[in-house]
Amino acid sequence: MARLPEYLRALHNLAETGHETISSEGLANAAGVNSAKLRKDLSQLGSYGTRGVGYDVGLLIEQIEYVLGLTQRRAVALVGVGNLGHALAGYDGFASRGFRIAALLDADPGRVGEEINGLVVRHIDELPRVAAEDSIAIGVIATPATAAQQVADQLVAVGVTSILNFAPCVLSVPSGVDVRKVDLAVELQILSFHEHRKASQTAFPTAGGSALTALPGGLAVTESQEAIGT
Amino acid sequence: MARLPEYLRALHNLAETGHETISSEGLANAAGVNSAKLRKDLSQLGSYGTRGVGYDVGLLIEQIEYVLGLTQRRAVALVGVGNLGHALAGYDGFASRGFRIAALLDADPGRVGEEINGLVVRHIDELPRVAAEDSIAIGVIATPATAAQQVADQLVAVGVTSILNFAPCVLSVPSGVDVRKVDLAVELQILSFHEHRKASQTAFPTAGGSALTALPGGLAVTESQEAIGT
DNA sequence: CGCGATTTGTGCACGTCTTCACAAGCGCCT
DNA sequence: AGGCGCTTGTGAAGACGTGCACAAATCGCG
Repeated sequence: MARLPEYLRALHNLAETGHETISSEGLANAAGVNSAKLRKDLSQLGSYGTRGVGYDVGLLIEQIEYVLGLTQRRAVALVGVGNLGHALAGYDGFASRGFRIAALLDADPGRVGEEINGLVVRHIDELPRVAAEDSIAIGVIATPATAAQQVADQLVAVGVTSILNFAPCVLSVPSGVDVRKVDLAVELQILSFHEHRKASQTAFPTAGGSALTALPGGLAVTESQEAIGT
Repeated sequence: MARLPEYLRALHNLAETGHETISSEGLANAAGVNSAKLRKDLSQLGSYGTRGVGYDVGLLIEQIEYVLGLTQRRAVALVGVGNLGHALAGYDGFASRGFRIAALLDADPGRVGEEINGLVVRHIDELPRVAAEDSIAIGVIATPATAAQQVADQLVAVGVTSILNFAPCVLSVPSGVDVRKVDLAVELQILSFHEHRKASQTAFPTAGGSALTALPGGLAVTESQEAIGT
């Protein structure tokens, strides 16, 4: 399930705050999901809690990390050291959650040689050598859209079977290769859509945008991920 | 629907390459989805194609942009100008797709005053003033997780009703406020999960292949856990 | 030792999303 | 004008995910 990483993060938080066990209700709250859903996920995962008590935080972390394949620290190759690539290379959230950026690659000779966070940018043509040094299974594409497909092909050619694509384009890869896409502008556009919907539903704003109306719904601690009716 | 931005991107690509019309099959291909799904999405959207011909690219772009609320250029406030925030501030994909970063904010006085991409970083306490200058409806949180909730509260307080959260934590917001979350590490963990699954499905790569043994029916992932006490 | 409080695991029903398959409509060619 | 091929729009069926509600299980306490 795609929610396991979220559970894992919440569990790490709980572990740091000294919790030994956690109920499904509590964990579901911390992860922002329904408790029944969480229990179903965890049961399907094969991991066992104790009725009347809850889940052992440490044990559950181990279980989830095993299922996610985080017991081994995976090496990641990051291609494209532009604006976004730079940030990703310096993002400490990767290292702290089981990933090691093993190589930075770029096609621009002007960027080759630059050092970021202790890693030197190498030319994309060195990808085969890089892949031979470290066993790279995951590639991150942070190039412009025009270069993304070519980079993906090169990654696949050296044995990469999972790709995280930040370029705004669809990649075609052989079956057996997983691609996940993150498009930052798309996320904003989805929010814009909701904005537009909200604005259309209410009466026309007579003048300006005075945000005085305090929404009589109240301040419930609800996570909003509402569906989209027509 | 959350797929409209993807269609829109594909349509822009098609428009640039000179296409006047496009069939659902072709557009579905370019967007990486099923053609029936695409047709259903577009029909629900109310937009009309022409049977026997396809969809008018230009018209469809207009329609989708209207539905997404991109006819007006929305102002975005970006909070947290660290590693990731820096990249987001410099990301041209926002401007090119209908968004305008109206303000950069940070709590660290050491960062206030810095100029990025023609914008000066201001202190988070100036948020009310910033919101008054531009009508800000969307906020982007690129702060550490510890500060995210507080920032979210501040954003909501000044009338922001849509938040894009890059911090690895769940935000609780009043109903009526939409939150989308992007966690880069989570994406990698999902890929890692697939990697692990792929590695478990095949036989252990002992040497030289001989991966004929396909583990008849047995999903080796689950440990047998019976016979505990009693 | 037994009872009550608590919490997990899960059967079931429901709504949503996806996909197939096909009728209806449109343009082009003869 | 008429037929033919192509494409959209949509009904229906199936897969999937979600949430409720409750039985089973466990712990603590008297």
